[in-house]
Amino acid sequence: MTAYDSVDRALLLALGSDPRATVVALADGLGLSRNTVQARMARLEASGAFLSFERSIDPAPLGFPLEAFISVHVRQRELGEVVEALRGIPEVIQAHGLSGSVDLLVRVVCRDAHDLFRIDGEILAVDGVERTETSLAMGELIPFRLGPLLER
Amino acid sequence: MTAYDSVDRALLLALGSDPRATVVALADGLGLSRNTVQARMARLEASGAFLSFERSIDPAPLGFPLEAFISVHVRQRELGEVVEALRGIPEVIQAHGLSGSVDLLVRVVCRDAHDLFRIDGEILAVDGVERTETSLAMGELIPFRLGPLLER
DNA sequence: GAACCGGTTGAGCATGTTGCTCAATCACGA
DNA sequence: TCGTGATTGAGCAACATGCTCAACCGGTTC
Repeated sequence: MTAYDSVDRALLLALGSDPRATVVALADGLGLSRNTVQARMARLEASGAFLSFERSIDPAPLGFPLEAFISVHVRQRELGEVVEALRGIPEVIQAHGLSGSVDLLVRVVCRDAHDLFRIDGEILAVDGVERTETSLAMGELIPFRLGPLLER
Repeated sequence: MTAYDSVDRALLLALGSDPRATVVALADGLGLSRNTVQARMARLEASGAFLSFERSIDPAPLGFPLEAFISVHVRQRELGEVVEALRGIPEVIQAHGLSGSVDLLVRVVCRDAHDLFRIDGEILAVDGVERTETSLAMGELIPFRLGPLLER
C-alpha cells in the first residue's frame, strides 16, 4: 500500500465532508479533471485505502446503546484461539492486540448493563482467558477523525 | 434516532459488502423497488445512521503506520478542558470517556516509537492530566464489524 | 538532445443512474 | 370501514459513469 500524495489527501478530505459526492462534483471542487479523479479513486480503492464501510454505521439504532472496552489478559500461547473464540461473539465489534500488561483490547456493544455482564462472562469462559477488566464507554468524546492529519 | 427494522438491516448489510453499490443494484439484490431503497437510504442518512466517512479511511498510508492506545487519568473537574486540549493534537484520532479507574481512552497514530513518545509527552503536558499509560497496538485482530449483529 | 514514462487533461459516446413525480396498492391499527 | 404510512411500478429529464482516444507535461534515462 503506497502512501497518499497531496492529491489523494485532498480527495479523501473532500470525501470526508461529502461521502456521496459524485466524481464530477469532486473533480469540480478540487479543480481536477474528471478523468484524474476517477483514476485516483480507482487506485485508492485498489490499494485498500477504503476500509470496510461498516465502520461508518452507527451501531446504536441496532438496539445496542451501550458500548464498553474490555481489557483481556490471555495466556500468550493461546492468543490465536482466544481471538477465534471472540470472533464468535457477535457483540464483539473490534479487538486490538496490545503490547504492555494488557493483551487484548476488546470493544463490545450491548443492550444494557445486564447484557454487558453476560458478554463479559462469555469472554471469561473462553479457554486461555485469564482475567478481564471492563470499562463502560461514557461517550465518544473525540469522534474518530483524520481531518487534522489530512490537512497537513 | 429510531431503530433499524429488518429492511434497514438488510440494506446496511448489502452496503457493507459493496459500499459503492448503486440504488438500482441494491434494490435488485434485495428484491425491493428502487423507490423503496431510495426512501430508506434518505431516511437512514437523515437520521444520522451514517457516521463520518473518515472512519473508513486507512490512516497508515498517511505516513502513520503505528497506532497506540493511551489511558489517561484526569482530574475529573478538568475533563472538559483536557478533551479540548487533546482535540488540538492531530495525532489523536479518537477518544472515549470511560467509567472505572481510567478516565479517557485515547487512540493515537504515530510515525514511529519516538513520535509516540513525543505525543505521549504532549498529552502529559496538558493541564489536568495526572498520568498516562501507553499500549502499542499490535494489530487489529478483529477488524471493526457489525455484520454478525446485522444478520440476527 | 531524444526517447521514454507516468500522470493529467479534455473530448466524446453509449449506457446506466439519479431525483423527482404520480397513481395504485398493500398491511396495519384505530 | 376508514385512514395512515410504506411500497410499488411507471415515466421522464438531467446527469453520471465507464470507457476509449489523442494530446500534453514534467521527470528520468540513455
